[in-house]
Amino acid sequence: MPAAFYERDVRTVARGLLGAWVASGEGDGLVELQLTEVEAYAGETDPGSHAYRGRTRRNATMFGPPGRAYVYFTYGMHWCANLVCAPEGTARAVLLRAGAVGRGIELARARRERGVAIRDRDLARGPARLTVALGVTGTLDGVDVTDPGSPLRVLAGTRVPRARVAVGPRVGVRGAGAPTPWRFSILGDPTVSGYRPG
DNA sequence: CTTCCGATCTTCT
DNA sequence: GAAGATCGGAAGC
Repeated sequence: MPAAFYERDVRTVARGLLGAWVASGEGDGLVELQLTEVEAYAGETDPGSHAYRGRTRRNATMFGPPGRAYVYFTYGMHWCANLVCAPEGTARAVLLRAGAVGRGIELARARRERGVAIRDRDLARGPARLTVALGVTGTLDGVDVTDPGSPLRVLAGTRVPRARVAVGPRVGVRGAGAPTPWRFSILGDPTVSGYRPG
């Protein structure tokens, strides 16, 4: 997607990302997945956002230019990836929650499986599973996803009509920011992550 | 399908 | 010192 795509309202960007492709690596290391579920975070005014209490060492990328990846470590063992939106200085980002792996499915499976077989629909079903399938870790924090030569990039895909987009409360967010209906997913898609009580 | 629990460690108060 | 934008396994329906 072009850089201008990210220079809009964070919810507009989130909706527009459904159906888009996220790609990592190249050649034998290529993995591509189509986004089926995302979540919007609105910076300093959003109680559920990492940027709610201002700029810190971890969330610095959120305050930077749009079209970059904001990758953070959580729960002592998981990486999660966001795409930063504009304008610069406003700390808005879209969390990539789930996707359907299209290309590089063998590599994605090898990265995800730890002894037990995993169904195709579960390969990138959830934000931390998605980063494992793509091979994304903290070293990719801040990379430009609009650059074709980047290790992580986003490409235009199927446009999802409004009628096929489900809107609901965010997952895993507690407190005042939780009920905010800023979670977007493709209606009925089997790769959309399940509900987990807070 | 749902609920409960432990794992594991960085970040910020 | 506590909480966290989670996951996988086990157990219950």
